[in-house]
Amino acid sequence: MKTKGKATSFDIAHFAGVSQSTVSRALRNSPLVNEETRRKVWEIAKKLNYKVDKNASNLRTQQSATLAILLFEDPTGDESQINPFFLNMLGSITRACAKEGYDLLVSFQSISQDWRAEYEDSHRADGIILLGYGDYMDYQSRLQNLLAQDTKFVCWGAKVEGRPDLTVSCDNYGGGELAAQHFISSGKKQCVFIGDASEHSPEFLMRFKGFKDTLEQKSISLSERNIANAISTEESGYHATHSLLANNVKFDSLFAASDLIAIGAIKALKEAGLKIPEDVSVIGFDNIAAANYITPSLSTVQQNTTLAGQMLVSNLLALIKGEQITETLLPPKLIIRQSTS
Amino acid sequence: MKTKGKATSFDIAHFAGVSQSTVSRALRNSPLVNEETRRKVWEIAKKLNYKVDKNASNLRTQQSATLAILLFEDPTGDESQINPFFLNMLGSITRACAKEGYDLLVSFQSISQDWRAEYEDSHRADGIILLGYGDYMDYQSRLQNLLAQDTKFVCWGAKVEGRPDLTVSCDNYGGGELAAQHFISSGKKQCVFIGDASEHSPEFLMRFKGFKDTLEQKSISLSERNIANAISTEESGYHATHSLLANNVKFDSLFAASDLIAIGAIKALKEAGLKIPEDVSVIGFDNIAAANYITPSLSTVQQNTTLAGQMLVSNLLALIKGEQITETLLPPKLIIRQSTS
DNA sequence: ATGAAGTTTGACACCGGTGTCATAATGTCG
DNA sequence: CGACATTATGACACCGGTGTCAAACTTCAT
Repeated sequence: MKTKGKATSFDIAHFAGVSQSTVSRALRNSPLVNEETRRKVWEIAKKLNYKVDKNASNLRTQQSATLAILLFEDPTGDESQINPFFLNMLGSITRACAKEGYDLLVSFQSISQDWRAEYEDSHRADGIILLGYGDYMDYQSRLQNLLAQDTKFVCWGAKVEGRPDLTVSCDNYGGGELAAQHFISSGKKQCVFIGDASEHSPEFLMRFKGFKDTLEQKSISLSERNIANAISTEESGYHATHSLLANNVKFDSLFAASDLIAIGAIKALKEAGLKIPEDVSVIGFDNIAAANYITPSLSTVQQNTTLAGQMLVSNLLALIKGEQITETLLPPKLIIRQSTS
Repeated sequence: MKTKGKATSFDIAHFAGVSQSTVSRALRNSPLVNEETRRKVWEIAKKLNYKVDKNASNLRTQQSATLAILLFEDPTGDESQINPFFLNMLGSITRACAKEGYDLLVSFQSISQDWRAEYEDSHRADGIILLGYGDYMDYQSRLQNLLAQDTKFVCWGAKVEGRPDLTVSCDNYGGGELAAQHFISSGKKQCVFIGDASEHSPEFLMRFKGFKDTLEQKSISLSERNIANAISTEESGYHATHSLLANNVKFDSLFAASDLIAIGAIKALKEAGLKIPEDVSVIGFDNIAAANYITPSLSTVQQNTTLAGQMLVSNLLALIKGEQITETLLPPKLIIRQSTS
């Protein structure tokens, strides 16, 4: 009964006394095949524990029912920790793929290194999802490259020059607005922003702009002194806040471009003997799990990762099918916890 | 220059004026091919942005340079949250795969549902990594099934009946010992355990046994009343602790089978007005990120996820190569934070 | 010059499916 | 009953590589 190695459709054909073509059709429930033959074929297939060889099948059909995700790590050389926000995204993308019947190839890429998006070229995947806070200097030109090669891909967060329709992102500008509005309505007057307000981090820049513009509408200015640079790590947030305090910058409210930064900031504030939220209100961005666990718990702008994953996948699939897709902006939501109130 | 669709080795052969066979050899740096021809082929390949079609290649060679990971979710129906410990494992496994030149297919499986491990059968992957706190009733029989089909796989944490060599796990028993020793050396007398101390959760059971045995050596007994059932979620830990308190069980130290449980427990203890660690010391298991963020920060038994990922991958690769592998037990490490001291 | 050994190359079968086309079997209708 | 549509099946080319084998061409020693 059990042949050596894996069973092939020829084995089934042999046992069923039909041709291999018929087996192939029967297994894919083609209407061309007789009901009884179909049942017999299925039965034998099950008995032999037969599974279609995806390589052969994909080779013939020229598609893979697989998507690839390239996860760009934060520019820290830090070996152990991955931004939990992206892990959440990874989880929701995996789920979305499963729902659509696609497999998912995962790959981590160091931004600094030469990254390879050859999954599609090599027919491993039908399309690619790019995920990461990018440092876009070199990145942008590579995206152009992908476009030129007609590779199907969608990006999280990062705008693609000239092709905004390939982007799924949270409304970062709107998120910045929410933070500012909350500070304004609680009577805060002296705000600071911590993050990278440059083109290197498009998302951070948008958050900053939404924050700043809204404040300025209420005549609250955000001077250079009130902006501290940080990348998305706890240490970086800690140091940035530390230097603000060291420079004697006065502030009653702090908006961090990400939760990790905010967590570092809170640590620095506590160490300086400042009370949160009495002395300083703090708002982060992402709503990672830790935001709920720290003391005080962190108010933050939540990104809907479940929806984001679904949109990335469905947009990519539409793109693969050749459909037009439009840029997707997901609404952010302010979660109020103890760090403001 | 640019042909329609992706370039094939025939295209290169045509431009280089050699046969397709030679192109194939040249691209794989076979010593059989002349140095000059090789350079010419590579040059043209680069110009055409040629990438080997993995489907064709895998079909012929009957291997995929890909591993698959099946991530079993916790038995909560909870849509949004994935146990952060497993996400960490996922990250380290991804890195380990990349280091070995393998791709990784990720798939989430609900334990309750019929899970499919057909990645190897369908030649999508050369081997499979199973990851999850399992409910092993049905699980075990399926593992036997995989064994019978000669599928290459390794498991995290779950012992495979009769084949312990397929397991990579933390020394859970030793971890339980560490927790008990720490309580003993800080003079605790009344301990409780929260988790699932049954065969349904082998890891939890081992943690429990190590804990209990060590306590009993010092004549500290752990009666039925001092054990509360919980699955690995915050809510479950919260409720379990709540019911201990409601039952008037007296204790000065609490060992939770996972950090999530411990976090729930701490919440319940705080609500009951108990001080940590003065009234009750708490130790968790896993060292997830949140353990460091909560107040008080959580002492916990750390599992080395980086090493675990590497071992899972290297063991699986050895298994695929047909080598003998032995069960791997990773040493746990007690991290002391504010919740004990 | 000639046979042996070494180097480089091309022809061709093969991996295991899928899709097209021809053919056989059965049914329908004027 | 013959023409024709319908249904079910088999033969075969094909996807794009890899591996084997034989052949062509060098090089070198005899």
